[in-house]
Amino acid sequence: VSNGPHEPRKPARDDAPLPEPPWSSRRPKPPARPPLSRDAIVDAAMGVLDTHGPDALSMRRVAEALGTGPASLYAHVSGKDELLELMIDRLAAGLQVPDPDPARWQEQVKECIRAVYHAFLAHPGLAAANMGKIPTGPGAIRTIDRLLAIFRAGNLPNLVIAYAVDVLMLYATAYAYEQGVYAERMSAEEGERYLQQIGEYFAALPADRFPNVAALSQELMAGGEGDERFEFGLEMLVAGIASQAR
Amino acid sequence: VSNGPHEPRKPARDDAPLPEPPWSSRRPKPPARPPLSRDAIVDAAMGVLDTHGPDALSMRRVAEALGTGPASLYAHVSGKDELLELMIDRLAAGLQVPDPDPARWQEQVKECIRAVYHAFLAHPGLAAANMGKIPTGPGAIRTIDRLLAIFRAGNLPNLVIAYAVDVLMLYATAYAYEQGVYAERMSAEEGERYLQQIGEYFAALPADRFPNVAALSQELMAGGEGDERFEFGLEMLVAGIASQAR
DNA sequence: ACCTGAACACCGTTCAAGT
DNA sequence: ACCTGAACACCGTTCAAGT
Repeated sequence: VSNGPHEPRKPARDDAPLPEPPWSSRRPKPPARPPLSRDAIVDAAMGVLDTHGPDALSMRRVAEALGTGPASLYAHVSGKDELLELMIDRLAAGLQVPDPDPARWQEQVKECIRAVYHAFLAHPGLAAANMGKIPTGPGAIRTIDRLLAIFRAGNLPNLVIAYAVDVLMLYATAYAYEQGVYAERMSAEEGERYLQQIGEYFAALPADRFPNVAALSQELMAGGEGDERFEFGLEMLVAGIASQAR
Repeated sequence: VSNGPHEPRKPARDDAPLPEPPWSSRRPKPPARPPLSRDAIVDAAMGVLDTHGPDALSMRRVAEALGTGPASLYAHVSGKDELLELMIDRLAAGLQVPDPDPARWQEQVKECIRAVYHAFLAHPGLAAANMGKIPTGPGAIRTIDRLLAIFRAGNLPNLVIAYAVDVLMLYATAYAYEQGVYAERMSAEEGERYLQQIGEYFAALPADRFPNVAALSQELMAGGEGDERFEFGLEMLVAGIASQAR
C-alpha cells in the first residue's frame, strides 16, 4: 500500500501527484506524500482537533490524517504529551501582544488575557494540556516576554509581576477549559435549555434547607451567554494586581 | 468463579469469609461480598484513586477492587462521568463551612476556598472532572449554600455574590488541578530540580530576544514550594470582590 | 432486578523488521 | 535514519445470557 486513496477529500491542487509516466521508470515509488516532520505532524494534529474535536485527537487519528501508522510519529515526537506541547506553542506563537503603552497597561493586560482565552477557546483540548506545565517553547516564551514588558510599564514589584502573569494565564486557561467542556457536550440551544433547567432546579430547592441558593437562583444562572463572567474575574484580578503598584 | 482469590493482598480480618461448613448445605453460595450499591462503588473508587493515583481510576480497576467485572457497575451508575460526579459530591459534602460572622467575611471566604483547594489537592483527578460542570449534588449544594451565606454577610450585590462564588471555585479547582498534574509527574525532590533547571534555562535565554524573561527569571520561579502563589491570587480576587460592596 | 462473560471499538506506546 | 506491521497492555461501554 503506497498512498493516494488515503486523502481523496481535498480538491486537486497544482502540486497534486501526477500519474507515473511509464517511460521514466527510474524511481518506481517516489514518496509523493511529503516526508514526515514535526511541523507536518503539528499541522495534521491541529487539523484533526479543529475538524473532529478534542476527543478525536489521538496519535492514531493524526497518523491516519498523514496517511501513515501511529508508530511513524514516534520518530519525530516523543509522545502525545510532546505533541500537545508543540500544538500549544504554535497557539502561543500566534498571539499578538502590543508594545507597552504605560498609560494603558491595565487595559493592555486585559486585552492579552482575553486573547489567550479566545485562542484556547478556539482549539478546545489544548487548554487542559496547558495546565500544570511551565511553558518553555519559543512561541510561549516570546508571548510571555512581551506580556512581561507591559507589566513592567505598570511600576509593579518584580515578584508581583511574576505572580500576576502566572495567575492570569491560569485564569484564562482554566476558563477556556471550562467553557470548552461545556460547549463540547451540547449545542447553543441545548445549553440554553440546560441552564434554564438548572435554574428551575435551584429555584425549586427546599428553601428551609438551602435558603441562599433558592434566593439567588436567578443570579447564579445569569450571564451565561456572553463573556460577562469571564470579564468579572478578569476585572477583579487586574484591579487587585494594580493595587500593588509601588 | 465466586470470590475469594480476587483479593489476596489484604490481611485476614474478622469478617473474612469462613470455609463453608459442609453440614449446613442450605445456601451453597452465599454472596459473602456485600451487594453492590452506589455508595460502595464510590467508596471503592475513592480507594483506588487515593492508593493508586488518578491514572488508575478506571471502571475496570474499581470493579476489580469490588471483586466483580466492569459491566456490573453500570447497573448502579450511568458511566464514569456520573461516578466522578458522585465522588466530587462526597468531597464537597465533607467540606466544613463556618456560620457567617459579618465582621470576618473576607477571611471566612478565604478559609473556605483554601479548604476547597486542599480537598481537591488530596484527591487528584477530581479537580479536572469538576471543571465545566454545574454542581447539583446534595453535598455541593449544601456547601455552596453555606458559602453564599458568608458572602451575603458582606453586603455585596447579589450578582456580584453569584459571580464571586463561581470565579473563586474555578480558581481553587484549577489551581488544584495544576498542582496535581505537577505533583503526579515527579516527587518533591525531582520537582525541586526541575524548577531549578527551568530557572537556569530562563536565565540563559538570549537577553536581546527575551530581555524581560531573562531579567525576571528569579521571580518567575519563586514561591513554588508553599502556597504563596495560590495565596496571591486568592488575595487579589477577594480584595477585588470586597471592593464591590455597596 | 441484578449481575456477568464476552465482545466491540477504541487508546498510547514499543519493538523487531524492513528500506 | 526513517518508516512500518504487528503486538502489548490497557480503556469505556454494550448486550445477550444467566440467576
